[in-house]
Amino acid sequence: MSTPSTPAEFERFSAGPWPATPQQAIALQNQLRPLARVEDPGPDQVYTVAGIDVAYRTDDDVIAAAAVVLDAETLAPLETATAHGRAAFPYQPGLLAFRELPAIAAALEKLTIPPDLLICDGSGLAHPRRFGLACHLGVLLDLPTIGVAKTPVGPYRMPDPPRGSWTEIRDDDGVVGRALRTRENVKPVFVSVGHRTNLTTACAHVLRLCRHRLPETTRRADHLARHALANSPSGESVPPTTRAQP
DNA sequence: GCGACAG
DNA sequence: ATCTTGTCGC
Repeated sequence: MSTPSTPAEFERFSAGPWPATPQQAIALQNQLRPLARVEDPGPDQVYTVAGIDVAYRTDDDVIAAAAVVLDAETLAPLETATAHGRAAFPYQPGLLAFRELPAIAAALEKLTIPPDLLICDGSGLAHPRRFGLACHLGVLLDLPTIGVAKTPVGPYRMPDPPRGSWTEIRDDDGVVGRALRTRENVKPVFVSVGHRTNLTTACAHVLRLCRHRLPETTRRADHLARHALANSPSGESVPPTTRAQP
């Protein structure tokens, strides 16, 4: 999935240098936020769905990102790709994207099948500055994205037990996501829009992708990332990534 | 000052 | 994220 020409590639580079401090990272989020389209109709046809995830190693800061493409109809795997890297930022709540994004983008660029939709492991609008990983990836890659987080960003009411039940997740200014029950009586997932779709459509997609609690896209990407990390070149042979100051 | 805080 | 044993249920 090389994303050449077009606005997409342009925006990636116009986004400026990699932030060196959390303050710069926050400024960049605030700058990019208006570019996220969070009430779009969503893509007309979704034939292929991609998922991404990252696995970490604690001794060094080597990480592995995995991307998978599934047939949206059958959920059969069509293509996979991985990329090694190093955590590009110290983890801080609200700045996850800066930690994982370079490795994820590297994995996505190895795909040859262009996904019609990307499911992200983390949040989109449900974020302190309404610009989580899913928004960031969506804007930079010009791809419809959905954020599916395993833990909530703020307080939420527990949805009813049946699969498909949901409750709203709000911030001070309005609705930013839903706690969505993807399996009966199992802890919900936390869905928010990333880019070029809307919340109702996003939840419908997530529900279709869920055989278990988490979408098949992220489950497959999770397994693949772990596997890739286990077989990863250790330490010196992993390409360095620009790191930021704490 | 204290607790919360995607992965 | 990651470190971890057993356990309940389809």
